[in-house]
Amino acid sequence: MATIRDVAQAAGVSVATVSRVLNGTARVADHTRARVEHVVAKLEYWPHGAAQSLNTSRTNTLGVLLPDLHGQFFSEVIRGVDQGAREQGFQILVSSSHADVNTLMAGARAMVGRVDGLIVMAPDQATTASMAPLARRFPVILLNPHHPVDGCGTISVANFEGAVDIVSHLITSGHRAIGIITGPAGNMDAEERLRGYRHTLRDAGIEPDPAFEFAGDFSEGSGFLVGTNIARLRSRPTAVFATNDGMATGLMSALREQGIEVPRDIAVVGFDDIPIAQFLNPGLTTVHVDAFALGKHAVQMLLGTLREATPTSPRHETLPVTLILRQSSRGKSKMTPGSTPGSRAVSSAALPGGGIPS
Amino acid sequence: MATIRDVAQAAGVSVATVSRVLNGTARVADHTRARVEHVVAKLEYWPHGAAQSLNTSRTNTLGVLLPDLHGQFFSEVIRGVDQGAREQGFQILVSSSHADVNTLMAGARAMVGRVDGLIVMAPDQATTASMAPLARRFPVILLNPHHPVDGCGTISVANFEGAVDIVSHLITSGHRAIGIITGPAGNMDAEERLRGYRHTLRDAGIEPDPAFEFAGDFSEGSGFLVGTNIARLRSRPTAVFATNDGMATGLMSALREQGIEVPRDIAVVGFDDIPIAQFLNPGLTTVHVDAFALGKHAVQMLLGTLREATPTSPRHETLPVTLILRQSSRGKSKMTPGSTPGSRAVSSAALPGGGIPS
DNA sequence: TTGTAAGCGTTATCAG
DNA sequence: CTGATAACGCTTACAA
Repeated sequence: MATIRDVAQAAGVSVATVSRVLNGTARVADHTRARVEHVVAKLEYWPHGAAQSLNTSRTNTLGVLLPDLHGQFFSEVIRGVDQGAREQGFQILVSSSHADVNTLMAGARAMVGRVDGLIVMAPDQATTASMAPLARRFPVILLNPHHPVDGCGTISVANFEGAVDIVSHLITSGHRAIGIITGPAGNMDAEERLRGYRHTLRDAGIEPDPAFEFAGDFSEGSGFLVGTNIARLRSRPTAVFATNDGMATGLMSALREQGIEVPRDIAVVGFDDIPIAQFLNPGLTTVHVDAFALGKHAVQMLLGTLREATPTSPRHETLPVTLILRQSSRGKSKMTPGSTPGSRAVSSAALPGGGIPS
Repeated sequence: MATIRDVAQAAGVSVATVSRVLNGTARVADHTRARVEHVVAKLEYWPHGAAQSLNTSRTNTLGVLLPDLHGQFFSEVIRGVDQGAREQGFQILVSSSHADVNTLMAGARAMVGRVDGLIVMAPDQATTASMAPLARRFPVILLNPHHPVDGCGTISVANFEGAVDIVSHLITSGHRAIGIITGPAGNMDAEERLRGYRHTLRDAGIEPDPAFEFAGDFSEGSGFLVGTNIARLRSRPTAVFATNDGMATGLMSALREQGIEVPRDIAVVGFDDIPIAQFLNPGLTTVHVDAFALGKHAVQMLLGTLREATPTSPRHETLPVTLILRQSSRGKSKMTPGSTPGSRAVSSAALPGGGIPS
């Protein structure tokens, strides 16, 4: 392919001049510029990105390290990152499916010299712990970390608060035998949601019953399995908090199959508010997490630290969540007719550290 | 940060030796190697990617250009690409949300020198037409293009065949008044599915009724809207083919709200078989498109052309699809009890040009 | 087995 | 306004 030298030669100028025309970095005589531009077009010359960033030590690229692209939640996060990046003229280098520290670090190493900063969602606590070397090399924004890491900006989801909100809602609705489907062991979101659940029960004078804490792994299938098991129970909970919407979906599917009607026989609530949640039957009461905003905001924070000359201490923010009431936690009631299925946003969760400005 | 020179200096060797140790590209005395490795670890030296690819002219990165990351379908494609790439030691540089030719080309230009090849899903026909300059610069695999492009490998989804299968299924089930919700104008998948629908009706001696071709845009909301409208119709179709699952979901939600029962009053079928489809109520009859496989296979094809010394003529393949029968198109029937909701794969669509080997 | 040095394609600093 | 030329950090002949 044509290089800048080919262009220079064909236009009868030096490479410096071509570079100046391309980047508008200094005055160039009109006729020279015209000649250069003509040759650039004719030769279909496109500058070589690696060479550019070797020199300028800027890549206009953001690295994204995710545990897994699976599920609507992560895909929304990444969509937010992509859009936020593109608005600022950045691209994103993605590396996902990091089960453990080693693969994550391998992904990160391959990004040295290719990205200006990193957005990382660490899968587990051990991984979070080994973020320090990364942070020495790049500006890093951590999504939902287990604990703060020196030198990393942080955005966390208000998991605890959301769980408190939704379990409180169940209690207020008269439920006392409330079950939960937990998420994968070691998963931060899962742990915080479980903690919020237990906290709220105790707060209401209900001692959490281990027999009502069903193990799940955030997959639809695991929710389905739990539903089948619950149907066989001698004494069932009257409400179940599935700690994500995927499991809630599977759960409702299984219950229906077993002839148990939601919400009449058992109320079901979820977490995340994936797009499909409002179209389920019955509509799923859940906690809205704006994954898109999470990703987009991470980009803004990262670009902020990239641009500031004197690095201020990294920021820590919390993404607020919203309780969404739908039919799956109600007594049998008729929806109000309208152009979209009824959903009612009820309360915004507490935002320690200040919520994220939209 | 430490460069290879720092390492060389600290280890008392030349940069060439360090490079050899790092890449295992030539014999190095054991004690030298040990000393170098020690320094590399101590200095936390990680090689600079841009510099490496500048002189090897290999980046170990694949570029991905998508119209939009929205929806489960695209996120599955990208997940397949990511996984396929990672298995071969490649990363992916993503650029999405390309509404038009210009933004897509801008994304592509920014990838010069940063990627070894490109996987592109062109949003519309005009964009497909301008793929030629790209193909001169990189190896390119086109996903679901409107028409073949010189020098580009191609993977297409068997949209037409899938539509034929599912509409035939409706006809076989006794339906004759069959409606369709179309997709966005200019969208290739949408057009092919519509074509398959009309073709199948005519084949069965039914003249397609324009009044039964409802306009949608692949969003849940548009399906919902059509559902509301259908409910108001004096003479309704007895079955509706929503050309993607998102619209089918919205449609079913609206019908239920209007007191129309699926499948008793109206049968509903979709296309794509997104993960949630089996958990809807009733389970959604649809055409399974393995988006993950589509992405993964694109990577294999791309890496194939990257590796072959003498470029053979690019390949054109078709991704077969599968009809999935669930409850939304059945008479009221009981599901067979089991550990997951019943789904029955019925037939594989015709695969012109040979299907994709799993 | 190791070192020297010539690039890879740009940008940026100097002179002119 | 324009042209040489020295980096940028690395790999790879070519020598030793």
